Amino acid sequence: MAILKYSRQRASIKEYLLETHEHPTADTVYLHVKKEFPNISLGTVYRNLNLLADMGDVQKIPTPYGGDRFDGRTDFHYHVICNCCGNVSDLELSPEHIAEINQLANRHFNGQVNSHFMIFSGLCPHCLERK
Amino acid sequence: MAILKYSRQRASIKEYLLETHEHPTADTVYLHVKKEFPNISLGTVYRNLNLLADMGDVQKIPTPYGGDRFDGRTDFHYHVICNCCGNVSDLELSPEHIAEINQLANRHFNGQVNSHFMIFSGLCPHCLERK
DNA sequence: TCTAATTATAGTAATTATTATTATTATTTG
DNA sequence: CAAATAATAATAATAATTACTATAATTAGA
Repeated sequence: MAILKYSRQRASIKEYLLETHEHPTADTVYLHVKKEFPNISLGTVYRNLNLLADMGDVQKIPTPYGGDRFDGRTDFHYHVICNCCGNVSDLELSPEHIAEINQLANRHFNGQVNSHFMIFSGLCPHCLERK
Repeated sequence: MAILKYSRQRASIKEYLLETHEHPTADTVYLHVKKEFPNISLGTVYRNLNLLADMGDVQKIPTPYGGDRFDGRTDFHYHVICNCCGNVSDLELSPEHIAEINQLANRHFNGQVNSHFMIFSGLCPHCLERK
């Protein structure tokens, strides 16, 4: 690609992802940034989300249920999707635990396992409390 | 829903999934079953794949990369997607290991983790050999 | 076995999430 | 400040999937 130029739209998208912990979808990001830039188009949101993800400034979280979600946190961590409210929470495991999962898989596989994608499901702290 | 009626198309789809280990996409199933039923429509394939999955006769495997895949094996097991050829291989972990991953997650989470979805990536046995 | 009732199908249109295209606008560099 | 170039908004296109509808297949009962 060519040289990356500053854009206020991209800055706003990044800022939103850094301040929220909601793991929004592209559409949610769009609706939020639309308040500041009423003319912004969904295509711009997608392009910038992918740009930011490629640069490692944000993380793209594919989910088996519906569209991808985006996260301002870029360190490797897991997510729990709540069966009750649908919200996505962070879950931290140590690098040792993460590597251990790959090693465990490798011991049971003929080929080579390099990485994994995992998403947990259950109840978020809030929904668990109300049960 | 209403009472389930037999259909030759559905029987053929199920048979194919039981005999192959390719973890085909809906479209691949469509192309295969089309040989026996040249007029079958993609919608019929999707409807029956979902029916079979709902009845627990086959398994739907969501992948973060492209469309869902389907598996005639219904016992819980993992999958490795090959970074080289794109094929999906089976990977077995014992029920103890599977439960352990949920327990590990629970020890690091405020809410409640009940299950997880995980897909590994790396190299399938065939592609590893050719490196 | 014939027929009525009902589900499944093929064909098609619609939906959802996402990417591509293009003329115009914003940013940057000299 | 002006030329060069990247980013945008608006729109069209794509891919995966689901919904709709008239016709065909399956099933249950006489």
